[in-house]
Amino acid sequence: MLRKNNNETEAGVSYSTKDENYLANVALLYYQEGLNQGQIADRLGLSRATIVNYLKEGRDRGIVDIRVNGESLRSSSTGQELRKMFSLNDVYIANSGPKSDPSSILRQTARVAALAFYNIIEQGDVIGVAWGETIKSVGENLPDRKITGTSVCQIIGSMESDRLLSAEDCAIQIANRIGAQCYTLHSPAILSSRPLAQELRQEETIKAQLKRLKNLGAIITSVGDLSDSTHILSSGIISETDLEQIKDAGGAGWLCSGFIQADGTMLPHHLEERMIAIQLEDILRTPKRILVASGLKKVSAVMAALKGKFVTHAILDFELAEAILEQS
Amino acid sequence: MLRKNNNETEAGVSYSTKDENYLANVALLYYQEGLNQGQIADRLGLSRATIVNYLKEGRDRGIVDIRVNGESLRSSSTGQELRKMFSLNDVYIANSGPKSDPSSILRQTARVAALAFYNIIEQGDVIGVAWGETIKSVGENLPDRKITGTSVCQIIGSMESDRLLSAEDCAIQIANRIGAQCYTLHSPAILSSRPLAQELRQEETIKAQLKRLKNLGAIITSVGDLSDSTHILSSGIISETDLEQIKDAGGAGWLCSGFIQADGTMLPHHLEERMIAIQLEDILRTPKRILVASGLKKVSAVMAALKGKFVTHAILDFELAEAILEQS
DNA sequence: CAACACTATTGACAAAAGTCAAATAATGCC
DNA sequence: GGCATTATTTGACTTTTGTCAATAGTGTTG
Repeated sequence: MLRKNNNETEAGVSYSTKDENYLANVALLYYQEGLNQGQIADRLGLSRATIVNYLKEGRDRGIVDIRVNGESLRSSSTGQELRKMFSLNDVYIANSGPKSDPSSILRQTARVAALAFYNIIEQGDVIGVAWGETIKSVGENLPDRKITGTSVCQIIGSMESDRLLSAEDCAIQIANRIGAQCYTLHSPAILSSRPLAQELRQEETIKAQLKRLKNLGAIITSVGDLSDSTHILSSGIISETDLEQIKDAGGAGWLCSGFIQADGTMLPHHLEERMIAIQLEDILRTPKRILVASGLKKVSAVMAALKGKFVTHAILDFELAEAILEQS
Repeated sequence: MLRKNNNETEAGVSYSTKDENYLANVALLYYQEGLNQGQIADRLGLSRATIVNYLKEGRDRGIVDIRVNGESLRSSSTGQELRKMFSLNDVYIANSGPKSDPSSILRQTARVAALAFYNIIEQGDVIGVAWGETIKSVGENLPDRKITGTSVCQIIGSMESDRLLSAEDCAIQIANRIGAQCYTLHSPAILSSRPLAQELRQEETIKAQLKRLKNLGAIITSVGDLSDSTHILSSGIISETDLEQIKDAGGAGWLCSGFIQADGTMLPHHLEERMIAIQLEDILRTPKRILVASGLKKVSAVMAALKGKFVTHAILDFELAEAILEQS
């Protein structure tokens, strides 16, 4: 009586086990009827261990879906304060506890951002997607839930570094999860010379994409700090001397494709001429501007972005949010 | 350090506990990050028991939502056979195991029906709702999930009996769950005389409702057997002598407002003249006809309903479905 | 039809989750 | 400020769940 695929049970009825229907029914008995595994095992004439396996398979195959309501993440009092202070549309706060290491704070923030994303994005939105560790993690944590009629645009060219942080990877993953059309940008983020960049901008595919970036419905991005560990260094977009120069000139953070100062104003830099990316002005034109950031290192960069009105919806971790409140 | 409402933790940061945001974050750590309660307790500096409470509260308050995918309930091979045999649109099979008592089979079937309901009903549908133990249970098991633009119509007048089985109760509950406009039928199901019934049918509110029933988009009903325990007896709609008469005349089941024979044809009966209810012909005109039934007692009644094409979508328990297959 | 590679199932043990009465903090009231 | 009342948290205990290696069935192939 081990495997009962079309065998007779003592009730004289044949059961075909292990199809989706069966797994779903076991899941109903467990999650809705509230029976425990032992009771279900008795009813079905199987061992409890088998029920454990069925339930696990049900979860793995997405028959059972456990989701957290994104709405409730908006209700933090810290978030509300920040929202008022910078007249933001919404602030979502991620809270992974004071004893968390930076990487789990980042993951938690990304998870919260993923849920917030579904609250913010609407059908038909054209969404610009930045790159980086944070955005990548958001993509990984997005559930597979389609939003009809959306499209996703890569907003900065690709870079050599870590494959996993590359801009097209972020865009593709997010597009896949939400079932969006995906427009990538077939160009390096930064070129060796200004004329080459100019020429490339005239290429049809790139021209078309850059034009698209002028009319986005939403944009999701993080913000880079200017410490040494910053990814714009490691990904080869800028050199150490460039970075020093920018810091000296009052740079406070790096946003998508440009540098901003502590008061939120843009900091022009010659690098821009060699880059293929969205322009900071285009970000300001986008109605929904989602910023995701975590970690205390980002305090000044995030504050700069907020002051510069580059953000309408913020997803921050608790300690970062508190630190910003304190300094304001 | 027990309650930390705006107290300092050793990290020197204040946390406001117990708001929705906090519960949602704990839920994320548990259900998505996959930490166990002990790990979360350590991180947040609380005891594990507290985490248990938070998680429970999160589930109770609907911040965490565990749902079973209704789609997968359609995939049973038994159901597929039935679907083909009676050219149904869809068959959902509920499976609560061979050792279940009738009431838990009914509950499981109702739960499956509740999930199926959301697959079948679309925005804007006008839904006729019958009455009875089964339909009542479906209502109870419907999650609170709105379907925009729907309305719900009571399709048979009210009856004295058990308050909980009454037709308006079923309609109201289902309407509440899906956020539908609810049209009840302010009349007894059966009247003492034919003229009175005729007069009542001319009353504006009732006339309007009966008209509505001619253009339903969907109907959800069970089917009654003609055994002695049948609810049409206990609810006072018919007398024992009526029932005997109907059985002798070849009645096989009771559907909303009329009797049908084993081959699915309608069995005219003088009772109809005294009733305020949808007519069997109207059911056939309704595009989506959902039948929910459980228990082996209903074999012949369900078969009659299927043969008479009163059904496009069936939700049955496994043993009932198997029995029908066997007898066909 | 024996040998094989698989997958599904199970029993026994380890780990995690749930419970509840007692303890502790917050709140309201005089 | 003290005291009663209520809400939250917790430790110790019980119950439930998860794990994993061993076993049983299934199907295939030479």
